[in-house]
Amino acid sequence: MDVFNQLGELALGSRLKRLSDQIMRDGTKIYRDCDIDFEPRCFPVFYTLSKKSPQGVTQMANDLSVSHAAVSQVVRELLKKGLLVAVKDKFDGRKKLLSLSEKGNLLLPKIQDLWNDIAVAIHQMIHQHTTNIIDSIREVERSFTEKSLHQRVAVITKERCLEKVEILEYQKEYKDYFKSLNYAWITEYFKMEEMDKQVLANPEELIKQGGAVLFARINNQIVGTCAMIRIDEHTYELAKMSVDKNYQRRHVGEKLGLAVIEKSSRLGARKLILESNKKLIPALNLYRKLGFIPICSDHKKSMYQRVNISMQMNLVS
Amino acid sequence: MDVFNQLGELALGSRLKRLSDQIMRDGTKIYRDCDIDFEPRCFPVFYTLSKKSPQGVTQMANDLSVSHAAVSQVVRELLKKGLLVAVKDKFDGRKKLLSLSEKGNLLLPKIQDLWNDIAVAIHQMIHQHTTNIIDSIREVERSFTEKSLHQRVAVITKERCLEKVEILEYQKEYKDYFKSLNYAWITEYFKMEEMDKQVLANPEELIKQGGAVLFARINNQIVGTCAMIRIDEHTYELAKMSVDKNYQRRHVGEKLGLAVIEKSSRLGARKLILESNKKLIPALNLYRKLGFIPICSDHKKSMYQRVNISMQMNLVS
DNA sequence: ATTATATATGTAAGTACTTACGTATAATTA
DNA sequence: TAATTATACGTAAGTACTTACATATATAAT
Repeated sequence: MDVFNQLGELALGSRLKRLSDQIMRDGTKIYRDCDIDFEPRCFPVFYTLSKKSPQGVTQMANDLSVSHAAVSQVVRELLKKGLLVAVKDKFDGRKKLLSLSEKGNLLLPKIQDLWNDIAVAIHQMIHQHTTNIIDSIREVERSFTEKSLHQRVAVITKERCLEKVEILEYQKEYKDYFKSLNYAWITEYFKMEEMDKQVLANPEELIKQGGAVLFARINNQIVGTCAMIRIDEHTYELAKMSVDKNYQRRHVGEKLGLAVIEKSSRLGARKLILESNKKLIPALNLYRKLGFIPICSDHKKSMYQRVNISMQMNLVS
Repeated sequence: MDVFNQLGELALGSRLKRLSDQIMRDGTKIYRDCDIDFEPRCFPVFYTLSKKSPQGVTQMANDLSVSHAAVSQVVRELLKKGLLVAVKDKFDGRKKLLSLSEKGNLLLPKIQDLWNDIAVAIHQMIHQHTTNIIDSIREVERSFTEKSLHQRVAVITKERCLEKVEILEYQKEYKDYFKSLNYAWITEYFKMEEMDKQVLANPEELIKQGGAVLFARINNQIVGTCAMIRIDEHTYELAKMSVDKNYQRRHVGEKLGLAVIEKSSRLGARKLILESNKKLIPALNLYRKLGFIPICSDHKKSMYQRVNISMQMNLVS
């Protein structure tokens, strides 16, 4: 079982490292298989020089976005192997101009064929997938260039310390949020059903029947909502809970859930029920955290097609 | 300028390493910012134990898909910091059962909040993108589990040594390949135009007018095609070149191009021209490699909307 | 012209993995 | 039961980066 698959986004760094380590190790084997005395880590420098030479250490380091020290070490290795030659720049005595040596140029066609094989292997693999990892990496790189992860986290930590999630009762101005927030997740994972349209269009109806519609507000912005439906005197249903994508994982759903628990107990509820779908892992985790436990139930009786799990919790107040 | 962006798939390993290194470095800063004495590399182990304990070294190493040595070293570090406690397994004296210490449990809520912030930051970033890097990584990981990169490359290298690209003249049985191969790239990058439909439906017409339609075959499979259109006695146009995605980067296009050059010179051509689009970088590189050079031309006169570059080469036979 | 600052490169030490090997314990086999 | 094999864990050495500092040369400032 792979912990990282549960962790999802949080383990991005460790996961990238694990994958790149693996590829690098395979690279070593690939060169050895072909009896080419070459290490994967030398690839960026050697390739760069095969395309354009001479070049200096710093120049390559910039192009490759690694430290000059890394390039310097690789260059030392390649010089030792005799694959490069170095001459001092006539016009700038600090610079060391590097190019492929005769031996390096001799190696080139053989190694290029192999690079091509590797590219083909990766190409074939990638194009079997529905998503393109190169594009993904490019996007992540660009995002990190715009604003580092460090800065991004700093902003969020600060926000977390400042922000208060406020839970608010239904008001006419919030009506559209109830619709749009729910519309988002329903259409993402399922499709809108007749019942959805009815409920989302008439939140007041739920309240009239003794239920409630709550909203979560952060920094004066509505970021989540949740309905509490009255089933009978002692039973309420939690439904239509949804949180804005950009505010997920910030315990907004938890606060909405707790508010429903609190409010329903106050109204005399002994039991809280809900219906959901097993696909919605984070939601189910939240329900479990709140105290709900799965129960057997005939899901054909549900008003919604997507329902394939029912949960309940007993309120002992 | 970033060399890796040109390199594309070949530099996957180096690129993943660069990105993961960057994230790890940011991780260090993030913990330091919050005055938490914790290193990113300890995260997988500490997290695993916070979810389920006690656990042994080997067990965690398997779950995390890293070597037991790596886990052992992290555990030593965490024991030194007093965040873990170790007890010998009663039933198996070889095992060392690890759990969070009191100090570790005390750190947990604070560090979990931070982990949450990190998850939020990455979540927000990822959901701005059109592609999801987590999904991409998962797919690549799965592919590599099925068959390592090393094995994949070995197969391709072997194929390369065995396979011969054969260039064949038009035959009726190949007609559909001419259509489908071209349809693939046109619809991927552009959209089908009236002229495309006409030409792809009637390859015989090109031949009748003194041109040719060639096909590339590898291991008895048609994997590429290319048309040679007669413009006048001394001028031919190279057009509708396309290669199956799974056979790209294997010099199939090059062989087709060389065949067109050879055939047209034999028919008395003095000039070969072509029209293309600047988006098609690999194609343009191929054309340049074959000897074509960009020329000025009025692209509004072209029969195709997508044309924004013209090239030609003089044949001196 | 002299001094201060910036840039190009090298090297040492640190980091976080790996592989390789050693030791202790458990499980299997003769 | 004794010997063999397998497993759990630790440690040393290797790898490929990094940061930090040192040195030499070029450019800018006084």
